[in-house]
Amino acid sequence: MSPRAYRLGRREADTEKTRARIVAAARRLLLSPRGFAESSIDAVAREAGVARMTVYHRFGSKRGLLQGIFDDLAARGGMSELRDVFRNPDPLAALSEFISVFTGFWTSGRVVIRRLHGQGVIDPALGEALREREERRREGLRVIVKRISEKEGRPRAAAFDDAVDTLFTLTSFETFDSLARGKRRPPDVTALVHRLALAAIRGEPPRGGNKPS
Amino acid sequence: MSPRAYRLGRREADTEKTRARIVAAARRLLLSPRGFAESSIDAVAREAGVARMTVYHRFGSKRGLLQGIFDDLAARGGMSELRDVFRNPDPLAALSEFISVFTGFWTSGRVVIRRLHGQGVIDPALGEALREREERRREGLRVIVKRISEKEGRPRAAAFDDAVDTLFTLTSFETFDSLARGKRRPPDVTALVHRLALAAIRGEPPRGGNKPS
DNA sequence: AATCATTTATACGTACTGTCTAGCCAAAAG
DNA sequence: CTTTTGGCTAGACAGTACGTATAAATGATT
Repeated sequence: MSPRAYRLGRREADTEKTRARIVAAARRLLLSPRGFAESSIDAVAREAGVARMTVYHRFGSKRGLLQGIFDDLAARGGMSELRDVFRNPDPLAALSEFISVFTGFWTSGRVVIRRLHGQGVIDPALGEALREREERRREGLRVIVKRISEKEGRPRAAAFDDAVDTLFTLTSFETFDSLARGKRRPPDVTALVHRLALAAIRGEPPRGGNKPS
Repeated sequence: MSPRAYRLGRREADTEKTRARIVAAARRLLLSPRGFAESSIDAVAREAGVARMTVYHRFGSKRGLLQGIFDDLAARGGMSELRDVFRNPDPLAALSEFISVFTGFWTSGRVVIRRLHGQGVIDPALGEALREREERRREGLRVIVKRISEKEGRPRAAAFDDAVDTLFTLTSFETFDSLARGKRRPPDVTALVHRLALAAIRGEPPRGGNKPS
C-alpha cells in the first residue's frame, strides 16, 4: 500500500541520455532533404536505436517531441549570451549585440528551425508554444528600446510600439532566412539588419513627398 | 479506333464551376480555426458537395489542390494592379504603390496564405512551387531598384542586390504578418514598410560607431 | 529479495493519402 | 435518334502514420 521512497539516482543519467539520443536523431532526420516526410515517430525511434513507445513515454506526442527539439536548440544555440547583452550600459551597442546573437542562433539551426516554424503554422498548438518562446525576444527588445528612448529622449507614444514590433520583425527567423541567400553570409545579414534597425528606431518620417497611397 | 473529335463547349462552364466550388470549399476550411486538420481531401469534397474522386481528377493530389488555391488567390487578390504600378514614371512612387499592392494582397488572404506557406515549408515540392511564384515579386523589385539607381545615380555594385533582397524581405508575407498585429491596421503596416524601404535604398552606412560585432 | 521506473514488444483503432475499377450521366458528334 | 466522349461518382483497396492500451522485460533502488 504505502509506496516505498525511490529516487532515480544513477538511472537519471541514463534516461537523460536516451532523451538526448532521441532529440539528436529527430534533429538529424529533420535536416535531411525529405525533411518532415522522413521524420515519423517510427523513423526517429529507429534512428535513435530505441523503441517507438519510448519516444511516446518521453515526449507524449509528436508535438511534444518537436517542442523538445526547439528547446534543445535554444539551450545549445548561444541564447545564454543574452544575459551579457543586457549588461551593456550603451543601449545602442546592446541592440547591436542582440542582433548578432540572434543571427547566430538562426544560423546554428537554420533548417531545423525553418521546419519547426512551418509545422508551427500547421499545428496551432505547436505554433502557440513556439510563439510563447518568441515573446521573450520581444520583451528583450522592449527593454532595449525603452533604454534608448530614455537616453536619447524620444518619448513619442505610438512610436514605441512601432519600434519594438519593427525590431521584432527584423530580428525574426523569417527575415534572417529570407536575407541569407546567395553570397550573403551571416555577418552580412547582421550588417543589413543593423542598418534597418537603426532606421527603425530613428523614426524619421519619409521625405520627398512619396507617401504610400 | 479513330477517336472522334470532341470539344467541351457548354460543359466547360460546368467543369469550371465544380473546380471553383472545390477551391472555395478548401479555402473555407483552411480559414477555420483547426485549419489544416480539417482540410482533408475528404472534408473538402464534402464541403464542396462533390465526390472525393472528383477532387483527385481536378487537382491530382493535395499538393495540386493547394497550388490551385494559391493561384486562385493571386488571380482575385489584386495582383492585376501590378501592371499599372510599372507604368508610373516615378520609380519611387512606383515602389510606394508596389508596397501597397502587396499589403493589400496579403491582407485579402492572410490566414490562407499563412497556412499555405507553412505547408510549403513542410512539403518541399509545394514550397518550390510557391517560391517560383514569388520570384516574380523579386523580379519586379529588380526593375524598380534599377530605375531608381539610374535616376538617382547610385551605381554601387553589391548594394544593388542588397537593396533588392531587402525590399523583397520587407514586402514578404512574413514581414506583413509579423507587423500587422494589435491596433496596427494594413495602412499602418504599409507606412512602416515604406519607411524601412526608403532607408534600405538610401543605403547609408550606420553612423555613431555602433558597428555590429 | 521485493519494489519501482524505464524501456520494450505487440496489437488495435482511427484517419488520411492515393490508386483502381466499374459504372452513371449529360453534352457533343454522327 | 444513336453512339461516343469525358466529367463525375461509388466503393473497395493498399500503404502509412499517429496515438492508445496492455503486459512483460530490464536493471537500479530499497
